[in-house]
Amino acid sequence: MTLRIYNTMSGSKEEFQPIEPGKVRLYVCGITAYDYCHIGHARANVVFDVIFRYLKRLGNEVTYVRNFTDVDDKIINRAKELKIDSCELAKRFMAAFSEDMARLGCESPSVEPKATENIPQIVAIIRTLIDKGLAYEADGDVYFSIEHFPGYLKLSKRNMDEMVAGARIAPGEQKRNPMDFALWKAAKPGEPYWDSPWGPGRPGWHIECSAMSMRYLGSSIDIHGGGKDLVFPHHENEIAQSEGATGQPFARYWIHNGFVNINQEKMSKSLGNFFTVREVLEKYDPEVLRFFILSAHYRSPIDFSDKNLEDARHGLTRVYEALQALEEVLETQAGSVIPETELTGEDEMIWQPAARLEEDFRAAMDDDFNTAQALGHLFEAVRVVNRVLSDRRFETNRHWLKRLAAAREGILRCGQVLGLFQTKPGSWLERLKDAGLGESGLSKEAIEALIEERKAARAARNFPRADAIRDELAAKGIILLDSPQGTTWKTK
RNA sequence: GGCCCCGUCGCCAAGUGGUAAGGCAGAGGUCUGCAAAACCUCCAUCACCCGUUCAAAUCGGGUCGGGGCCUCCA
Repeated sequence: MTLRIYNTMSGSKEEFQPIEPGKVRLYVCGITAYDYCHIGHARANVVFDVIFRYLKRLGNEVTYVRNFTDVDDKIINRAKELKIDSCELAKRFMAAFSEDMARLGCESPSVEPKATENIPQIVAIIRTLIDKGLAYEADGDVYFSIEHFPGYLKLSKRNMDEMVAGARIAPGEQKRNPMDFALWKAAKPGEPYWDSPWGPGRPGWHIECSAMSMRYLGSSIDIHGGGKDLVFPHHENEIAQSEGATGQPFARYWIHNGFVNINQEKMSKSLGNFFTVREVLEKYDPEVLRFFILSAHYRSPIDFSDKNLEDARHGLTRVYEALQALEEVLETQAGSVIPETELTGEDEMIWQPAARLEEDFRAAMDDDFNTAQALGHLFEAVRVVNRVLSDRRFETNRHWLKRLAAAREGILRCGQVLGLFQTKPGSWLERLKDAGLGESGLSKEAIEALIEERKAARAARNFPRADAIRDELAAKGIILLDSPQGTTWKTK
């Protein structure tokens, strides 16, 4: 089995072969730090977090670089509005981003470089480009000359004539060709600047990624990723700059994730219909959001809505409840003395989906990181586990306990790649309960008191009263669960 | 206008030539004083049309519908 990845450059799935076997160089475009990140950022970063984890699971040594853009027009403008230092502003939102990503269960990349800490590297590349005749200086600005780079538009597959016809030169720009783009921007009064051979200024929009990718990963890397919207012009320009400067292929595989829609419409800053990760996490458990993101293939659009998030919560709960039941049985049965016999052929058939889980999971992930299908396999395994758990056949044949323990391991191992199911089931379920409690307007104490009252009513066989209590709580979203050990509750 | 993507059960979502995974919701059953959970059973022929093929949701052509990029954006 080999990993196949959809490469935007070729427009098809290709077998993944890193430049150096066993090592993967991965670069993903990070955020511009001028605002809290939204669920589109959440999706992109969760998707690449899973890719990072899976590549490691496959035995690769992965260097994952994700940059921060900490100097840029948007940052400068926002800082001006807020009357604070642009550097401070960037720092604040970089910290917020890291917090959000941690809550979403994303691992830290190997390196998280900042544009402002790579100015010498940026200047060096620009200088090379000028020397090679691929860039020119004009009034303190430096522009990349696209007509001298033959491969331009090979990633986005656009038509140059059409593009040129539609392009405009903004006031104050000194471009020779409307499609040329800035590598270096001269500083206006009051703007942050760095000294350069062309005078004080700051890097253009795309050059930082070329510089940081080359600095940390070398001139050719394996995977370069980002959102679909970065294909043009950002990634196209990165290719032009990088390959123009080094003469080497910049990246072998280009991976782009799809958008998050709100009510079937693209979520975007300009439309103003975006939710920040923070807002969403006030209402939903971070793992629910993560599960929701992974329930679709990374290239498909996903539609964000309360209904979809609630469905995701129910699905995730199903897994955690199975995991908890599994844990309980495994603990209580650990010391019991029961016979152990081989499973029959029929038993093996029943057990199949669980036995094959890791193999199926891998096949799904190998197929362009198909997390939706991988989750399907996980649920198949969960059903088998529940089945074995409910008919209690493990009480007569110890062999089943071993199988259950193995299934638990398998589910957790797969979950680890997805960054799911890693919380202790009991505490996750408890957390969910606490969150649901907020909506009911009830306190734990009030619920416990009603449970006590109902217990007494039941003991007196006053079932009408007992049922009235059940109904009353149910109306507020609290569900009572009777068991031989007593009554517990959970939220709907 | 150019380039690109999508249309699969009530909702979400896999499947991209060999006869439709999974989740949520729903119906019936087992369990329960009643419930819940869980389990069992049931629940789609893949927008439409025309082709290619022994065989198509999957390939080609067309129609209708939806969306994206081309300007900052994950």
